[in-house]
Amino acid sequence: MALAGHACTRESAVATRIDISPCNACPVRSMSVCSALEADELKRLADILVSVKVDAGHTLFAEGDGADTLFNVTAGTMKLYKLLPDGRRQITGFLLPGDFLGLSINDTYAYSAESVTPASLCRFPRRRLEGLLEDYPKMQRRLFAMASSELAAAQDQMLLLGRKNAKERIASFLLMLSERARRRGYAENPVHVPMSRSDIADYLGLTTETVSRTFTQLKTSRAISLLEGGKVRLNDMEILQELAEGV
Amino acid sequence: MALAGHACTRESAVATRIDISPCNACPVRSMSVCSALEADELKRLADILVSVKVDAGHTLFAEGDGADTLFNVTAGTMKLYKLLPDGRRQITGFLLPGDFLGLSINDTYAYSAESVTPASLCRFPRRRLEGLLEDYPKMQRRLFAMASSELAAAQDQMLLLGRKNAKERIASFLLMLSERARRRGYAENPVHVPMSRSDIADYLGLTTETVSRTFTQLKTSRAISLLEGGKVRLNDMEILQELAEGV
DNA sequence: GTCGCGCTTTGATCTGGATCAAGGCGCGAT
DNA sequence: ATCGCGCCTTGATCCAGATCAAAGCGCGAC
Repeated sequence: MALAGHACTRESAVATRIDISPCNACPVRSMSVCSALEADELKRLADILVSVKVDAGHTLFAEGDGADTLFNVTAGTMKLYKLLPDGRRQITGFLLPGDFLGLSINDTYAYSAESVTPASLCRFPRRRLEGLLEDYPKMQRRLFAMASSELAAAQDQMLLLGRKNAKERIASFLLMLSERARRRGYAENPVHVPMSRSDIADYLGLTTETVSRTFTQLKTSRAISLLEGGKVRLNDMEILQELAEGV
Repeated sequence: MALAGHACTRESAVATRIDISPCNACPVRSMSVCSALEADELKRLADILVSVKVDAGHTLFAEGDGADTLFNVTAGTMKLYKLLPDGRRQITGFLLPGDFLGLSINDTYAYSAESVTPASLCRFPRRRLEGLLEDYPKMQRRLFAMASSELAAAQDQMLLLGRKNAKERIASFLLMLSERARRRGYAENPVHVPMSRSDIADYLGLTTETVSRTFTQLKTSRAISLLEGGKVRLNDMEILQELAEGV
């Protein structure tokens, strides 16, 4: 299952070795794995990393692939997902610049990773990164902290998937995107929503039709405005917040 | 919200300071945070830990409480859950001996923790544990590994909550319990299912009625047998596995 | 330009699981 | 023994969201 039909565009990725300067210039260093490092440590990190650029819709790796690489998103949006044999899909997360992906318990990836928009990533060979982690406990702690906050997000998502209705899910989703944009210093309103209705549906456990109808409902009730270019203006944060919290 | 009506039985917990010998005798040491430690390191750990015993239905802490403690389950079953203001509940996990709880990103717990059965736990003051983690990177790595595998489990659960139907959820749940029992060296068939229908429902995003009906269906189709004492015999692993994987 | 294709929206209908309702059953308290 | 209370099961009905169907509407290829 895991490999079938997914690796098709893998080779199209542009991969170039880079020196330390891009690391220093990296716009997301402060929110990445490397945020914990000093200049000399950064140099050693730059030694092992490779920068990767991918088009929209590129499969970076598939569930079941050998997990020999860890990535850090530096630009664009990625999605992680799991599939059932009959094609049902659950997107387990959207990744923005600063987020990492590629952790695994055994030595295969537990999910597939695909770009939503054109994206750039830093690519760390797992082996060599592990050596680095041994030497730089700060970085180890940083990675641990990032995993912990992912775990907290996963628990929020379980609450959403298990107990919230469609309107509450959409409201939660929009507020989550807005909050994440804010914390990265991007425009938080209108929110940039680069993913398709179908991706949103598979993230929220709904169908595209229900996502579309719910957006329309929220628009009709003036809580949001749908702008062109995949932007959504949040007009009434209070109402959205109440919806999201399920009051 | 977070504190209301939850702390009622907190003080009934029996808490006694113990020396290192219980640590050496600890039946779950090999699968706990402390599995990475040598004898002398273990001694220092024993110095800061406190053993806690609780009755069934005891609230260990509530969402929003100050997160100054980390726990390791040594006996019994715990549940973690999140609530919506109107009372809807999502159980985000059941913990068995060896599992830990109490991680937090900011300094408050992101979920409530309650015992399902009478339970015992090791209690680590966060501050002092952090010091230990600095000195023993092995333990840090161990904790990281445990968090990673929790993250993987959370992603499986998102797939379940977002995309599986009732029968598939119940089958997945039973197999998960069986597998976890196996990995701990307990009886894996029949499986011990100590939690109520209502707990199962809130874990699987269903209602008690649907859980009950689905158990009955599986029983009628001979895939399982419901035994007394909260035991379930898995008669046809093949069918259950196919159901769980959504073939 | 305009053709074609994929994405989105909207409408009509269906259905799995929720909700509402009523016993049954086990067990601890009296 | 039996009362009462919390589960659990089963039945009847309902409904939010899925499914089926059919237009719009960009937008890139030619």
